[in-house]
Amino acid sequence: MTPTPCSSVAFLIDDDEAVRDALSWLLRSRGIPSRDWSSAEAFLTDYSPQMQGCLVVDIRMQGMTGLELFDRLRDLECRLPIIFLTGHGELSKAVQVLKQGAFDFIEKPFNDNELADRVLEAITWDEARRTRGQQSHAIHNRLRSLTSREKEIMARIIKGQMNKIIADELNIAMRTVEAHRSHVFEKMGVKSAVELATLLAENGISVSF
Amino acid sequence: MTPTPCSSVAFLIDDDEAVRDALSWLLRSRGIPSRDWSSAEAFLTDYSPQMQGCLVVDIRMQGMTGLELFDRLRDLECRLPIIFLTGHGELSKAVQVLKQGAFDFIEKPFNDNELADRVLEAITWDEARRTRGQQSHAIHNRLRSLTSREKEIMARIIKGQMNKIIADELNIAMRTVEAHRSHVFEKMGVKSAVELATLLAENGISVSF
DNA sequence: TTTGGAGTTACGGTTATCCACAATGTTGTT
DNA sequence: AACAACATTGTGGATAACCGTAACTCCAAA
Repeated sequence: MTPTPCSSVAFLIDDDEAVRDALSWLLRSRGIPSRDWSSAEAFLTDYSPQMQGCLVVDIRMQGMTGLELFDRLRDLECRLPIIFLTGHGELSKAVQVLKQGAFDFIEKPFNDNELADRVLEAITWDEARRTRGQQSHAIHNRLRSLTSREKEIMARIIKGQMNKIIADELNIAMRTVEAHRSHVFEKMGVKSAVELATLLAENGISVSF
Repeated sequence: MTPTPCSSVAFLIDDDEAVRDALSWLLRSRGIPSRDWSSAEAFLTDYSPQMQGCLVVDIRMQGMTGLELFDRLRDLECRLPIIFLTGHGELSKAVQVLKQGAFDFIEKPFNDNELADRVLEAITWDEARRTRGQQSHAIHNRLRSLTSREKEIMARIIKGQMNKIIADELNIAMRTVEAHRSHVFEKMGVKSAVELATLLAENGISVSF
């Protein structure tokens, strides 16, 4: 495994202090920094979208359960990978949360090596997700800088329509389409329609304007 | 739920005849056709890639277990969705197979409605997958019809390179590039480089030639 | 009222694409 | 040897893309 960057942290949430301590110790011994909270509520008050790394959450806690926390974080559009811990072998819940996108589900008592590996996997996954997100974010920023007319012309360009056709359909001069087209390329940071189409398709963006 | 097309079938694999009968009856009452086998081995001898629908497999059977069947089907590149049944609440196995791509994991005794719904979901998913697969297959057929030189030119086209540049880099006449380019468009069924780039990117195809 | 962004358009020109028709050389198969 | 597929190139022309420069209008914010 690669050494963990200091920017990624394991966020531990469990109402059993002994478990938190054991986890902290385990992860520290692997070079993984961690922070811990004794309840989902406490974590939520501290939560910020800047946090990066992964969550390790006991599914059964006083007050808000791990499942409820999961839902709440989804509402906040939090995409941090979550590893659930359970001491009760609740299979149906495991299946449910995994299908909803939880990263992993581990029974207590857990194997130390396995847990640490999962945490590392989750952190790695989160970093990859974050990188993808930045790419996508940059593109969306560029898209937002387009005027609505430019977006409309762009949508037609990537459908393969020629300037002449676009001009006819929008009842404007071809030269105008050319001007918009040029602006679109400049703002989107590409040099051709091909590059533009590839950029958008690779990021799953369909322009409807 | 939409009525189940007769082409999709639930394939039931369980060494307990009573379970098979109960499942068959349940599914038939919902209009879902099914076939059943008493062992993974028996299913494998009958298996064909033409089968469409979903599998419902008891995880613990005499001889080959459900998990082993899962692996075996993966080797055969079978993409049928699999719903596992278990009577023993084996959480760690549930987590494992779900992360490997199993469709669902249901504890016995199961709720009839729930199981039938899952089977329908799985069948629907399989049909969608099959549709996507056909699209992708058609594109790959077209890609295979390209000569290696044409693939090389195509790779450069979708990078946004101009004919002139391509000609220079390959030390051939521009006219030759034009000829290849024209063939590529014709064989791939598109009318412009933009359509080609979109087609490939949307299907996650990166051309390296 | 002034300023500025957005949308629009024209002129004149360069470059690139696309195409029909025609042809040559190479390679591998039958 | 004969044939087919492939890669190659040419001529000449129609069509489209691209660009710099320069306006004009509309509209909203300062």
